[in-house]
Order: sequence, then C-alpha cells, then structure tokens
Amino acid sequence: MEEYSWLKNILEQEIDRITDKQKAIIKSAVELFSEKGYAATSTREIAKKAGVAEGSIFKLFPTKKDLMLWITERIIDTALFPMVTSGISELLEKNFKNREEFLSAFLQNRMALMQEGVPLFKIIIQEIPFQPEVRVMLLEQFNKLPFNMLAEKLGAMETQSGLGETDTVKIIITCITGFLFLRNIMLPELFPKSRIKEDAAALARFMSRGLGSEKERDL
Amino acid sequence: MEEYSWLKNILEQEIDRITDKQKAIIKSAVELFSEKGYAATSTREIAKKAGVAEGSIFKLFPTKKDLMLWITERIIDTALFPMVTSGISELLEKNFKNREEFLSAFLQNRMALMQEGVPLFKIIIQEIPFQPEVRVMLLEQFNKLPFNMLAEKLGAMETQSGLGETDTVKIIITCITGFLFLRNIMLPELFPKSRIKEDAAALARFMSRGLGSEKERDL
Amino acid sequence: MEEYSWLKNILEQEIDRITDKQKAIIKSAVELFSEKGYAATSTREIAKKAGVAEGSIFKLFPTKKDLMLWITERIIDTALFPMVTSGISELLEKNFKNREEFLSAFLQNRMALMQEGVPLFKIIIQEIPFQPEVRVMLLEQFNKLPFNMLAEKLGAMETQSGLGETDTVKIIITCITGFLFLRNIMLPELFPKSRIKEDAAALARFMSRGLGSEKERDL
Amino acid sequence: MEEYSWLKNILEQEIDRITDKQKAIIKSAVELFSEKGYAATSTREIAKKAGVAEGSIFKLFPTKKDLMLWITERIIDTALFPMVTSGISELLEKNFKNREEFLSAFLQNRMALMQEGVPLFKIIIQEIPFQPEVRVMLLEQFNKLPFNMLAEKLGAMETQSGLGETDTVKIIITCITGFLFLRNIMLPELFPKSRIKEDAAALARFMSRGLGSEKERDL
DNA sequence: TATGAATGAGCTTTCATTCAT
DNA sequence: GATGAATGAAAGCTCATTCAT
Repeated sequence: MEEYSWLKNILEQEIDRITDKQKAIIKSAVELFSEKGYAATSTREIAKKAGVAEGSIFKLFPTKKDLMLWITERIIDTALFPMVTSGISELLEKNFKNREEFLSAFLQNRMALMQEGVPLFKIIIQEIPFQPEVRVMLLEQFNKLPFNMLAEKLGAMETQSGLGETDTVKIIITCITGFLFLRNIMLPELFPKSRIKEDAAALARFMSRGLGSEKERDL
Repeated sequence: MEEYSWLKNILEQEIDRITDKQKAIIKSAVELFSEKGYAATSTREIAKKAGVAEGSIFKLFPTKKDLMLWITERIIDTALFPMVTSGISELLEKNFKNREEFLSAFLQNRMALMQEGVPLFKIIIQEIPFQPEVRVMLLEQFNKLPFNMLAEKLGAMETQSGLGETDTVKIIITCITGFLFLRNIMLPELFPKSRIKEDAAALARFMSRGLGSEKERDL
Repeated sequence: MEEYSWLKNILEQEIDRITDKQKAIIKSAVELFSEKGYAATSTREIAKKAGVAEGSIFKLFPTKKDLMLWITERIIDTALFPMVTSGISELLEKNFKNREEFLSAFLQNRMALMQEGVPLFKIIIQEIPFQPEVRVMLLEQFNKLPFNMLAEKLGAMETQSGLGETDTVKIIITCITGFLFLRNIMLPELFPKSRIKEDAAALARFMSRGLGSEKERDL
Repeated sequence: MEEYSWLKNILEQEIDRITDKQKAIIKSAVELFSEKGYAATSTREIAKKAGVAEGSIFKLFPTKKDLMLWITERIIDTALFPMVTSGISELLEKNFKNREEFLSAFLQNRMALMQEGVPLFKIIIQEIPFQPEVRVMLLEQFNKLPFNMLAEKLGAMETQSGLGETDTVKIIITCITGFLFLRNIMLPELFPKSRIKEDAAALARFMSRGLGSEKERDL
C-alpha cells in the first residue's frame, strides 16, 4: 500500500498514545477493509498483515466493530473533513475570471483529493448503508461544511438562476459527487482516464451554464 | 417486505424451473442482502426467513456466493436493465415543449423507478467494489443501453454546446446518478422528501441550461 | 462413568426430542461439570468426550451457560426432586416401632440415594453460590417438598419437644444435610466407609432423642 | 468490601515480605474468588480491582493457581484454623450450667465467626471438590483440632449416650456444619435471619438432648 | 425435493503469562 | 518492584456446507 498522507495524519495524531504495532494494526485494517470490505475481513488477516499477534488487536479495540468505527470516525473527522474542505478557503479567496473557471478549479481540486482518497471513501461508502453509527458521524460533519460561503461565491443565484428555492450548492455537490463516485468507485472502466481533463472541463462548463447567467462581477 | 415487481419478474421467469420454497429463498436473500449486506447475512438467516431448511439453499445454489451472483446477475439482466431503460423509448418518442421538459420527465421517470429499486441498487452497489464478476456483468449490460438515442434526443449538442467531445449523455447520467444515489442510498436524511419535486424541477432546469442553448426544434 | 439412573431418566424424557449425539453431549457435560466444575470445563472437551463436533453443542444449546442451566434445571426438577422425595411416601405410610426406627430408615434411604447422586450434587453445589438462576430453581422445588407430612410423622413435636416454634423438620434436614454433605462431598476421607452403618445408627438415635420424648403411639 | 480481620491478619503476617501493591492483589483475589469463583475470575480483573498492572501479579505468584493455592493455604492455616478454634479454649475452661448451655454458647460462637468468614468458606468450599491440594491442606489442619478436649467437655458420653463407638464430636460437628452451611452458604433465603436466635437455641437443645442424659456434674 | 443434524474450519474474543522498559 | 504492550494458545461460538433420511 502506498503511504497515504491522510492515514499518516490520523496515526500521527495518536502518536503518543499508541505504539508502532498498534499503528500497524490500524494501517492493515484500513487496507483490508478497503480491499475486501469490513465483514469479509478477519481479525486474523489484519493481525497477520500487521505482523502482530491477534490478541494485540483487542487490547486497543475491544471488538472488531470498535476498530472499524474508530477508523471510520477518524477518517470522517481527521481525513474526510479536511480533505473535503481542503483548498476550499484558498479557492474562495482567490479571484477567478468567471464562474466556470472557479468551478473548474474546484473540480480539479476535488479530483486531486480523490486520487489518494479512494480507499478511504470505499470504507465509508460500504458501511454507510448498514452502520447507523457511521451515518450519524457523517451527517454531523456534513453540517459543519462551509456551504454558505460556497453559495456566496457562486453568486446569489437563488433568484437569478431561476432554480427556485433549491439550494444551489446541493445541485453542485450532487453533480460532483456523481462524477467522482462513478469514475473512481463504481465504474472506472467506463471513463477513460486519458480524457479526464476534458471531461472535467466539460462538466465545469456544464455546471456553470446550468447555474444561469452570471452576474457581472468578480468571482 | 413489499412485493417488488422486479423481484416478481425475476421469479416468474424461473417459474417452471424452481419451486415455491426456492422462490422464498431467493426473496429472503434479496431482502437480507439489501438490509445487512451480503457478507453479514448468514445462510441460516436466509433459510429461517424463507421458512425452509438450511440445507435447501444448497440444492439450487452450490454455494452462498453462487446465490449472490445469481441474484446479482438476474437483477442486472432482468431487473436493472429493463428498469434503466423502462419508459425510455416512450420518452424518446414523445414530443416535449423543450429540453427542460424532457429532462424533467426523464428525471421523474428515474425517480419513480428508484422508489422500488432501492434494495436492488443497495445489493449491487455494495458488491461492485469487491466482486469483479459483478463489475463485468454490469459493464456488459451498460454497453447495451441506448445512449446514442438519448444523445440524439438531447440534440446534436457536441458542437453547439461547447462541451467538446465529451459525451453529453455521460454528463447527464453523472448528474442524475449523483442525485439519486445521494438521496436514496447514501444520505437521505440530508434531503427533505417534501421538497423532492422542486429539487427535481431545479435539477432539470439546471441540466437543460447546462447543455447549452437549444436548437429550435421539437423535442 | 457408570450409567446413573437419574441421568438415564433425564435423557429418556427427551427421547423424541433429541438425538443420540445430543444425549452424548449432555452426558459428557454432566460428567465433566461434576469432575472439574463448570467454569473449568471447555466445550471442546465436552465435544471430544461425547464424540461429536464442537459445533453440535451449540445447535442444541445456544451458549455453554444454557447447557449448564438446562442440565441443572433437569437435575433439580427431574432427578433431585424425585430423588429427595423417593421412598418418602412409603416411609411415611409404613409403621415403625418408634421414631428412631423411622429416622434410621429415613437416613438409610437418603444415604442410598446419595450413592449415585454424588455427581449430581456436585454440579448443583458448585453452582449455587455463583448462579442466581440455580438458586431460584432450587428454592422453587424446595417449597414443593412434603415437609408437613414429614413433620406429622415425626409427631406433633412443637409443644412436646420444647424446641419452640422452630420447625422440627428443618433441624432434621440440617442434620442430615450436614451428615451427607461432609461425608460424600467435602471430606469423605474423614469418615471411614467401614463404619457408615454404625454412624448412621448413632445419628438416628441422636436425632430421635434430640426431638424429645416420644408420644406413645405408632409411627 | 469490608475489612475482614482474618484477611488483615494474613496480610500482616507477610508485612515485611510483600509490598502494598501485592497486598492489594491478594485482597482483590480473595474478594473475586469468593464472589465469582476461582475459574471464573481473570487475572486481569484482579489486577484492575487491585489497581496494579497485570504483570505485577506474576512477580509474587508464578501462576494464577499459585495465587489461589497460596490464598487457600493461608486461609486454612492462618485464618480457618484460628477461626475454628477461636474461643474454644475459653469455652472449654468456662463452667456452664449444663450441656445445653455449653452447646448454645458453642453454636453462638460458631455463628459469630461465620459472619465474617463467609467469603473465606466460599473460597474453600468451591475448591475442595476439584483441587486435591486443598483437600490435603484441609485434612492436615483438621487433625490438629482439639476434638478430644471437646469430647471430654461434652462428657464421657460413649457409654451413657448409647451412641456406641461413634465419635460424639463428629455428630455435633456434622450438625453444626449442616446448620451453618445451609444458612450461610447454600440457601440463606430458606432461613429467616430474624429467627436465627430461636433456631440456634432450638438446635442447642436438640443436640444436647440428642447426646443422651447428662451426668450430674459441672460442665 | 426437502429436511435438519452434523460437521469442522474458522471466527471473534479472552486468557494467563512474558518481558523490555 | 512495577508497568503494560505483546503474545499465542485456547476459549466460546458461527459459519457454509454435507448427507443420511
């Protein structure tokens, strides 16, 4: 496994609380959960891959589920949230020629993050439908996201765009989520990697235009 | 469990090949896989829910995985494909005032299907990342979808829209997938059901406008 | 292990409900619990001794504790109760020369039962202090014992004996329990088996005399 | 846990050999063995309750069994023996109006000791059937008990009492053991605490009378 | 075809014990 | 002396699967 920076961050945060062996356990669990799914991964495998005794897992995490929830929580709080908000403030502060430029940059930024975030998302996505605890964690973090600032940046579209009361931001998120999810998690085979730039550019233009005619002002 | 029509279709297709007990097995498996996931569902549970003996499962399906793959295959071939294409030809033949109207109708149609398709999608989505066989099945079916006809209907956008060579249809699919996936599978809590009509209308307008100025002709 | 008749009775009661293998499981469990104690006996051992697969135990008894409680319950209801009351009615109906004769016969009867009941009592005694469920079972059965009839047989001692309001029967039970318990369970080494008859006779005389001067009537 | 004096005695005897932490270990072990039984108590629990590290137990006691045997030995030698003989010499020296008075005082004395001795007895009783080492220890100590003096005190009953060669003392012990054991360890629910005085008085009279007509002399 | 007792490998978890710090 | 991370054997238990009936 590559050395994912978000995993490194999670582990460094616990640096004085957990040992190297325990880090290895978490790392192995993340890899295996992402590869095979939580239910299909045995603690024996995790221990073997981490090079520790099976019993060592349960010193740190009373149950296998605790291990999974700890990882999921850390991923959501320590990795996902920063990842999702990463670069957002820079993007929001920066001036763009127009909305399309902004959305293009925004999308590029998302795609870059997705690159190394795939195993992370795989873990979360597979557990969301079945683990209520994960849903709750996720929704809590979701509500902290700076949607209003993004909305502002996109312009006071609510009246102009004719999109009615619907939250502009939700549409954009919906769009980007579909784009990233289909390409990276579900059916990467359907979307040639070689054309990713053009596809992203096209989506940015599509979204920008979809939001309606732009106010004449700096973004 | 409600009596899902797609499930009924699948079972009717096998009507002279399988017994009522076997039907019950398949039905229970579908329900449980959808509720708890494949790996977390035991054959014992399936048998109990179906009201059959544990051993009876293995007459028809040599292994648990066979049962899952059979279900997945049937879902993809017999349920998913018709579901995805359902109403499409009608939509394609019908005349709409404009593209937004068409997209709106298209989206409504998708959402209606989603209503009873959720358990079906849950099963497929959870297996896609981990079961290569499922990915292959899905891709095969995907290529049979009448994308070109949809593209035609949406207009020869390629030059007009300025979206470049990117497949217009893929963008629309991406959009709609994100919309349905987030709302129905991942985080329904985030999207109030009461506003679903407005949200869909807004998305239709958004997509229509995103595709660029429309040719002056009947849709 | 000898073929204890009380065990045979317990098993025969379930004859159409459980299989031979399952009987073997129960038999092994009884033997091992009695030899080593419940907590010190592993399900693996039980299975091995019974000549069955370990998993088979858990088909019949969801947990090891369930197995123990089932056995304890059956022992108390099906074996202990009949054993404790065994021969009592005959004793109560029979005429004795005097109270000492009756008590002697009573004690002989108890001792005979103890012979093959030792493993049974070992199981119950070891669990009583730690398993509230067992205490409850035992107390329930205890209240069904025909103490009043025994009291009658012993004579209306309450006034004559000068033992006050204290239940005469409880004293006799206390005495006999101590006798049987010390000799059979706790410290058999302390009491030479060769002298058991004299010891029993002495105790009978002791008890008879302890109860006070006897009414002049047939017992 | 109350501060049992016998436990304090045991610990004080080792005062210059063991540390406070080690004392805490022993104390915790005694409590837990008495509450849940030896086999059902884990060293982890003992360590936690004692507020020490898990490993610390094994400095003083190479194995868990060593810990138990040490405790049992100390209990038998340092606590049980003095407890059983406690007050006996005073009782033996003191003059009583008659045998009943003496037996009553004897029983009172036993009951008082039982008060705080219950956990101690629980530990011993549960191990006796399964640990040969404990049986041996117990029998050794048993033989040191001043039975002959007790017999003398009770009078030269052998001929008078008509109990034959049977050891009078054994009958008395049997009786008292049954009384204490049933009331304190096995089924306290069966004997209302409120009537304990009357019950004891009745038993004393019962035993005294059971021993036969008394020599006319000071006890 | 249907059953469900039986299997035994493998699961998660606990345990007493070791040992570097 | 005290710690507690680490161990690995063994615990209780679940599982998919087999097969005699």
